[in-house]
Amino acid sequence: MQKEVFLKNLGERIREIREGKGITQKQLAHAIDKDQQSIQRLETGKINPSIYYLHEVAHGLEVELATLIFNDSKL
Amino acid sequence: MQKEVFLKNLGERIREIREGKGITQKQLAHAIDKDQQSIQRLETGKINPSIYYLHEVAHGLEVELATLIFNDSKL
DNA sequence: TTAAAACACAACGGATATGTTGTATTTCTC
DNA sequence: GAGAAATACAACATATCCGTTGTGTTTTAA
Repeated sequence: MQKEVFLKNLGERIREIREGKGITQKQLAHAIDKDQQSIQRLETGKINPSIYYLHEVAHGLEVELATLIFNDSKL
Repeated sequence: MQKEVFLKNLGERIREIREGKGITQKQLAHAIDKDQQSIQRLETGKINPSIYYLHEVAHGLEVELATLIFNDSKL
């Protein structure tokens, strides 16, 4: 399933960015008024998040939204 | 209200790209196995689309996904 | 090794995205 | 202006997101 792979890759990328910032799922969640479980589902690719949700996550990570989206091949 | 502005800008950007390609909402929709009304809701900012939906739209427009959200990420 | 912290999993409920059908309005072409 | 094409609007059904609670599992730190 192309979709599952896409979402898993997206989640892994977000996790890498978060870990690069040295913050926990809980810290990221609270920074954008969400909770740990919500971030966990995102990072494990269990959901197909809305663009605005990702916009909020990008804000919490202090990166551009496009940064979350770029393919690894482009970095 | 920030959300509504974000989604409206995203929709307008997608519409500009589609019109730049010289195709109709119906043509774009059919190219990605959706229908015209779905694209219409997207372009008018009436919905908060999922990232995978936008991925499909990007494919239909033959552009990178990041292209669709690049401007909005700079708001 | 034990306790705490971090992360994962499941389920439930309200909200909403999306596919779909039908139709109205606007825009284009003649 | 008439007819066609393109776009917009509404409503319904189904699926799923997301917030939330509860709890299980893994990792870290002492």
